[in-house]
Amino acid sequence: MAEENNNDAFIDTDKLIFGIGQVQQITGVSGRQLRYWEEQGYIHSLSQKKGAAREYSMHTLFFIFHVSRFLEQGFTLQAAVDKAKQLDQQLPVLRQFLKSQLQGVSSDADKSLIDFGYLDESHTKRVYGVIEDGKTAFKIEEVHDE
DNA sequence: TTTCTGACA
DNA sequence: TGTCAGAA
Repeated sequence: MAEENNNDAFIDTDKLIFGIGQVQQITGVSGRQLRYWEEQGYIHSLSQKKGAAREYSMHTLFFIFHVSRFLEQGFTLQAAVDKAKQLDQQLPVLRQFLKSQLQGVSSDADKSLIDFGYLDESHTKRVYGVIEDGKTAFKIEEVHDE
């Protein structure tokens, strides 16, 4: 049996494991904080046995990173965790939408174009996301030929 | 050397 | 939360 991969056709990110030292370097969150957050039930390390070294999944690493970002923005730990959880719920939705809707991306020196495909079943208009001068916008173009 | 737990000028 | 101790 082929191994299942939640990220089809790419490396299985769930198998990327990080030690507490690595998490500290990557996220900037101290080991003291990580142990405290775990003690409070805000985060979980893989198989946390008695005095064994903690290991974190990449998903948890991202979660920790998001929490620290919200803390920096002035949120309390509890609020930061709640917002990080909200983000965790939103990301899969965004990923699913983009995966099915994204038709292609092109870019040149001054602008990037994201092709989101047809506006609707009539196939008369096409939707694009535009990035230019650091600003983003949508653009809808009439489609003449198929 | 790194991480763990517990404690607190 | 930082930091130090004593152990693994």
